[in-house]
Amino acid sequence: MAATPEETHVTIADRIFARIQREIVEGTLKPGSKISEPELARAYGISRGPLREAIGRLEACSLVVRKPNVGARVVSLSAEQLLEIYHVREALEGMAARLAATAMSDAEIADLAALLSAHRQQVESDPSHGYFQKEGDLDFHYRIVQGSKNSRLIELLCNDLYHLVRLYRHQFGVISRAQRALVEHEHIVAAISDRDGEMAELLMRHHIRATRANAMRRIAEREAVAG
Amino acid sequence: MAATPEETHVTIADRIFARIQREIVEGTLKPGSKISEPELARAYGISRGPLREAIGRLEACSLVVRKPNVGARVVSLSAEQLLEIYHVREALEGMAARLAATAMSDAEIADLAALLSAHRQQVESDPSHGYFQKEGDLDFHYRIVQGSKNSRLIELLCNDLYHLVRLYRHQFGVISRAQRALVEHEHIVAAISDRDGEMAELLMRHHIRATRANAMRRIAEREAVAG
DNA sequence: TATTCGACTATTGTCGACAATTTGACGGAG
DNA sequence: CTCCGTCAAATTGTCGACAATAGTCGAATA
Repeated sequence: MAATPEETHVTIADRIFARIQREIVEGTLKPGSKISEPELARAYGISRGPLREAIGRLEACSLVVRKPNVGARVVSLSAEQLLEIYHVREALEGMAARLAATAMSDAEIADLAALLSAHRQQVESDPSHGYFQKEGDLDFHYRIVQGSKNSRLIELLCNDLYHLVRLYRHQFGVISRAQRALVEHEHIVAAISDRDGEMAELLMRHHIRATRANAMRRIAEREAVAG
Repeated sequence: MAATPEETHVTIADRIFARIQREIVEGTLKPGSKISEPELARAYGISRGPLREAIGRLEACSLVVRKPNVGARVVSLSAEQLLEIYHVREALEGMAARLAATAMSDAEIADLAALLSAHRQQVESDPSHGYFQKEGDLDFHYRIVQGSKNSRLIELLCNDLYHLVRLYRHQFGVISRAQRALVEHEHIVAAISDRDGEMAELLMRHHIRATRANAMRRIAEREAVAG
């Protein structure tokens, strides 16, 4: 699905926002680097007006931080903040799974199961490379959230937090819990198929907590090496 | 250089943002009404530049909705969206209560208990007026969230969602569950005092779910009368 | 030589004007 | 009388320029 939303007249600020967002998430604009308004305006061949609006939206997504009269920088991600995000994800995605268990249609659940099936094939065909979690994992979570049919949940997670998560992955590297994560995903889908919202929430929260614990260990190792 | 008494240099956009936010939340700017840029710019005696930035931030808080080439309107609040927000609050504030149980200091917990004590006195001295929930209730929830010490949770709830909730209250009226809500608050604080995060989360979620159910009944009555 | 003060430069914040688009109205045709 | 196309007014999106602030570099002095 190519991302070309052409419903209404797309404004320059929209294009620039999407572009910078992509460049931040993909690492072209590195964390901590300065966002110079004149420089970027010249580079993109636009004025500072739309650029400033785009930066404002980036700030709302927490992808950049801005200090008055100083400027904006690509967000630099501390381990503490990453762990905080996992707590938010645990709460929000747990609720999403609960709601999805009653809100998703049978067809959507079937689609989701098919996605997991593909993931499993990929893992079994290439066990060493370990579940190309770089997008596959987020794809799964993305669909659960969409399945909740709760527009605020969808916006919070899909439009804001997931971009941050992707940025973190580029900085900290993939978490690599391939097999276990896949199994947990399958259990969550099973609960949703059973229309068991309570169980779906419990499993999703357990899943995210496990991922968080894994990240914590990773960070501890990393800092042990660094220190 | 030594810490300025107030925040660092406050920009026009900051002032205008705070002002419009207050006017929306307090009902001076009514839901659904148009935000005319030239008109407001004239009224506030500023240019459209900072005003547009303020509107952008309002949009990020979901206090206004903006359509390209059409303009911005104060958000008009549907019953469905209100119920969606309660689901988000249940998830987020449940997590906040869980974290607060381990993150709050003894002094903070004592302060919180004192706040509730004052609330109880107020309720008992004036049982008819019913727990001036207009701010007292949010005050309680606000402190729990602050107590979680999770900056992202704090920002999501205190900077964004609670303003929306206050706006809803002005439109739909106060929920009026005074006595029961107060008792539930006291139970939550008791769990936090016991450092029982699991219990604090359960109680908070139950509390918010009950408030949500109450709102649902209110809305049903309201629509029954209207239809 | 180190330090502090002061001017300078570059960047951000703000402003007014121009261009593009939507909305509403007016008039004419069916 | 209704419907549709055209037009005009107003509003939003965009631009370039001006003003204010922060950080830097250099010079003068102890």
